[in-house]
Amino acid sequence: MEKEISQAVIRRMPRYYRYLGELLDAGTERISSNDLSKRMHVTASQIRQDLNNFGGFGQQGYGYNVKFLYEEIGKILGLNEKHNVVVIGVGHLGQAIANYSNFAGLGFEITGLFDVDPDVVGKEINGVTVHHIDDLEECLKDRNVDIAALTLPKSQAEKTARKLVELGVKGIWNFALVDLDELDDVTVENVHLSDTLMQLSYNITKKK
Amino acid sequence: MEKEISQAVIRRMPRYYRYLGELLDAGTERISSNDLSKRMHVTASQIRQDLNNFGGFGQQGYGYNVKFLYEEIGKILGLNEKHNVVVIGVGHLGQAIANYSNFAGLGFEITGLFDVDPDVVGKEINGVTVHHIDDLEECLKDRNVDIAALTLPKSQAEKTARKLVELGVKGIWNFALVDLDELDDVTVENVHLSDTLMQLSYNITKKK
DNA sequence: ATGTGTTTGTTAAATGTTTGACATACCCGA
DNA sequence: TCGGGTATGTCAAACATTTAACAAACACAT
Repeated sequence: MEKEISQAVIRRMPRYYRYLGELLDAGTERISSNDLSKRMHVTASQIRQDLNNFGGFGQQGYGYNVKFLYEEIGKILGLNEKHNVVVIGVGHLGQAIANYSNFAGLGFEITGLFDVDPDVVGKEINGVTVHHIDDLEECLKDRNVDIAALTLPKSQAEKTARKLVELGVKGIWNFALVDLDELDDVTVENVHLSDTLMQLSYNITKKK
Repeated sequence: MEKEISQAVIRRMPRYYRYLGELLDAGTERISSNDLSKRMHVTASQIRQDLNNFGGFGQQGYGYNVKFLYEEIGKILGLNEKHNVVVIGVGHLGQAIANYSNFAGLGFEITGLFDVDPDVVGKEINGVTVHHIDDLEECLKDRNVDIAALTLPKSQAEKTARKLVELGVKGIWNFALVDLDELDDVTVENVHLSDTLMQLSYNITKKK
């Protein structure tokens, strides 16, 4: 078995991907770890070390080919394959996610919206109809949905997450204020917005 | 000068705060680092180490008083003071933030909404009227706004952020897809949702 | 009041991450 | 084709974080 790559590295990959995308758009053909380090405000050493976890993408005396590296990082992040995403809980945040067009460009397609609120069920958001959560099983059948965004009250998060796992969902993008790390057979990415706001609050307060 | 506390520790504090809040609601009076570690799935050693960065909140042979510890962590995170927050960019995500009632309970009050879109300006969201961004200076005057949530296209993020800093904003909660780390005189907390989605994608893909 | 058991605060070891250094490989101009 | 310059990949050192271990302090039952 290959050696595990640390999450510290993985957290940085999307950022590399973003900067390389911008370089690509600007028509830049090659970039050295040194130049990239200046743009990104990280050390060149870290960039080389990070990339080398996945293979030798560069060339001595030349640097990295922007297009090639961009695509390779895309593959590493699984962006070469399309991901079908369902959003569970169509409140304001759920709607924001359903409407966020950037995701489509990264290969994430919103293929289903679910809620319990009769005022919301039946509505169409960004071209996708909101279904009742009781229809989850039927709607997901043979649809190859691998990611679910959970934007619902915490009281219902775990129960719903379990059901999603049963239905074959591989990843949960969890916005509910509970930690779902103890679930088996699924990868959870917790996004606790209020936590980041509190971090900001701490860092402001500290400076005073 | 006191020794700097690492961001690794700070990132965990909101989670402690959340668990303690739940214990408090459940009427629990005291908790040991050992019991808490089992609930939170972290080591007891880490809990004690983390808390001791800020002072000795516990007592040997007893553990920690839940209410006291909850309040102390609140103070550490700056939640004892009220924070006025403005949201710049009232798209779907901006509206989601404006409507998210949890923040109020933590001492964050949305006191202003701003956008450039004439279809949005003048609308009222969750009791707050949307103003045109040109009125920013006038609206912020003497209002003691210390946090701005930036939910606007990346092209305008940096320019707007600079203006906000000029107007006295101390913290930027940045949802725009640019890194604003190079700004002076302000604390930035970048929240790149698509980055977390890509991390999730990586972790799913890896397991296959 | 005393002694046993509990649990902290703290030190030191273990582990993980980041940075610096440099040999090696390759580009590119002449 | 050759040689100086450039930039990678990698190794080891420096630094940071996490875990384990334990003495000191206190609670609580008797």
